[in-house]
Amino acid sequence: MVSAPARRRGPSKGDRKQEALLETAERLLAVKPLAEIGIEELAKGAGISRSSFYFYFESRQAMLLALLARASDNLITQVEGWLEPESEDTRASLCRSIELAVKMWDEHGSVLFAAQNPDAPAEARQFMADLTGRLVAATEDMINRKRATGAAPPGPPSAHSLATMLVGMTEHGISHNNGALGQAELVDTLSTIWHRALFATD
Amino acid sequence: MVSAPARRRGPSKGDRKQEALLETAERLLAVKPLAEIGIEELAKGAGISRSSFYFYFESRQAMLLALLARASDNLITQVEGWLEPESEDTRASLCRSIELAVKMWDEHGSVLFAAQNPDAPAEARQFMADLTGRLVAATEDMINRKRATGAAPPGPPSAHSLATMLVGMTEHGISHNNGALGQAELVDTLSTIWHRALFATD
DNA sequence: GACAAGAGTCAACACGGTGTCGAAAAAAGT
DNA sequence: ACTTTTTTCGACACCGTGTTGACTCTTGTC
Repeated sequence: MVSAPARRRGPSKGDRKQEALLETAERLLAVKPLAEIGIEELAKGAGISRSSFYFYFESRQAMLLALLARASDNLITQVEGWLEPESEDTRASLCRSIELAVKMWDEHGSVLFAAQNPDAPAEARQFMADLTGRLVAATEDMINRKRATGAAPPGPPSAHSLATMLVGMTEHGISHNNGALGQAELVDTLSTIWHRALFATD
Repeated sequence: MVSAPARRRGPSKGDRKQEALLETAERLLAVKPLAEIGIEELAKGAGISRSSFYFYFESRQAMLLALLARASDNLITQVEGWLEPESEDTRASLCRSIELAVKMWDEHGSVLFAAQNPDAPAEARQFMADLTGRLVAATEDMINRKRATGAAPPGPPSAHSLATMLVGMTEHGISHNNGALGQAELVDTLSTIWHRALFATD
């Protein structure tokens, strides 16, 4: 009776069903690749019929894009913090950044993994390329600053190629480490390699 | 007419058709992922009907396994040369090994790339895991030898985690470098990172 | 050079998953 | 209450896969 009428800003039924589909998808992606997930399965997980799925998404691929869009804000915010505060001790700063990358993967790994699958739609792969590109660009800037102050030796290798390989190693190391290495060892190994690659003179 | 009769070891017609299928597959894999290659397409490429394909292979996945088996000998031979001759100058030796990896990729890249796709059959992924495992093991041994002689500083990071990350970086760097970096720069960057990661003291 | 045996071929079929359509039910405004 | 818009779903068309069984072509043998 006291039901607050006020703003009817409740998400409509459709919004909730769409969200249920996305959550089901994310749950299933943690277990098997996108190509092995049937529309039926998705629909059942959200309590609707198979053909109703198409009311919400054009295809399985389109749903992946929606999943990426949903994660995007969070992801981009975190990427902005990547390597920024360089005032502090260098080694600890590297650890923090790599831990941030691990965290990003913990939160969105299954979606990101699906998006980098070779037969994901081009837009999804572009999204991943952009994300990686931001990381590389930030790393490149950091290297150039360190080199300018003499803290890091000059190239070759160029800041760009160094950044590309280190970011690639980090993404690969994190996403393909299936419990083989403990998280602490993983972070430690990666940050050691980063540190040596950036600051060691041969 | 001097056609040496001797051994009638000519590959039977079927053998030739099977080979034609494998070659068609390899050619197509260079262009698009396995999942996007239809049986029809493969069959047409070998000049047979779609249903004849199944005389040769149980499925597209089974054909991928045959493709791997075909590359396997060559691949394993090359892996055995990986990091072996450690007598010479360290830096040049690293370059040689990485160039070898680039060469392996040039020769078999499209098949290896398909085999590491998440929805490739488990056996294909196992093959890739084995191959990577061999590379990691060889690297690990090399690190341990260098550490034993004092040429490289002791861990942490452990030889194993270091080897895992470096090999991973190399595979990733090579397989995802789509002409972005020239081959010389790629090899140079990778070998610099290897060298610093292995021999630099922090 | 005829003839079996087996190697290779393919049209026709069954099946399973995708995506579309239009009619009907449910929800939301007025 | 009744109109509009949102949501649902059964029925259908379509496409690619994999199977079957009858056929033809090779290949070796006497």
